[in-house]
Amino acid sequence: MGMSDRIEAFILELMRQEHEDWIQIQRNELAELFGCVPSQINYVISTRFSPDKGYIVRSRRGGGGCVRIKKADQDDGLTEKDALNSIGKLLVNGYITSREAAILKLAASDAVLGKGADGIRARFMDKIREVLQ
Amino acid sequence: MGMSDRIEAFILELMRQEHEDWIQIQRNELAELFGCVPSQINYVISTRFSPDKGYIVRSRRGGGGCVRIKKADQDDGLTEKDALNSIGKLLVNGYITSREAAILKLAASDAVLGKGADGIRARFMDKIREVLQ
DNA sequence: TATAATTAAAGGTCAAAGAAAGTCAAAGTC
DNA sequence: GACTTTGACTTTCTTTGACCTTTAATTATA
Repeated sequence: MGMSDRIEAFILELMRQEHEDWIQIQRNELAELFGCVPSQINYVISTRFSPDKGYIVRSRRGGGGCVRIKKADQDDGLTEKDALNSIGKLLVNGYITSREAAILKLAASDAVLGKGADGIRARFMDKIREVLQ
Repeated sequence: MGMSDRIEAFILELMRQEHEDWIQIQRNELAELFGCVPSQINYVISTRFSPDKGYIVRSRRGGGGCVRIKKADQDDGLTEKDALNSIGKLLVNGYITSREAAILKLAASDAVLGKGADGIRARFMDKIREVLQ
């Protein structure tokens, strides 16, 4: 388990413990804690907490600056269009076969899901993404 | 008993001992342990732990990289009936909502999958189960 | 006392170096 | 002839560091 994985785990643990929406860290402080260079924190954030993976990141520079991370609100839901788009990305990036993509598209369709589709879809795609790393 | 056989045996033994789903190795480390060239590990994996033989392999390159191997739950495919049964269990055990179950049932149906359904279904259910731990 | 200028304290970017794992074909064994 | 072993080369992911930008805090000035 490399440095980046440990930092990721640390942040995830923070999220589990914090009951606030946003968790907040200080880049330099965290780098110090893990004995790494500050930009490694950026690396972890961009590879593990990307919008792609369902996270929203905000930061502020200057004195008392910080980085805040939040799991994208799943209550917002996901439209059919957005879901199809996501599935398309999974396909072109080789995470799934075209057959699997077809299954997911169907499973994520309004036709199947009916009322409340957006919420279900968001949870569904979230889980699918987890599976595929 | 050649090198590859001994490496295979070693990995199988790991699987017997580990109670986790996935066993995890480091290619270079293992090669060192057996005094062989790293690519021999790939050879063993591709000949003895292929999807064909019912294994799923994931790996990551770069610092702290690793190879993870897991025995697929169903290697011979899954009939529609068995899939519905599995989904039913996930539902009564509270791993999924009834709505999610409906999606899965549909996604796993012969009607959707057509030819080769059993194999697809096995992979699909395997992944779903991974998601839900 | 406001306000402008300066300084210091964050965080951001990017590219190079390093660390795994993957590929493929040639050579070796049985 | 099929299966193994080996090694040179490739690809991917991680770590590091030098340099950049933004903003809060502080100090100087009108």
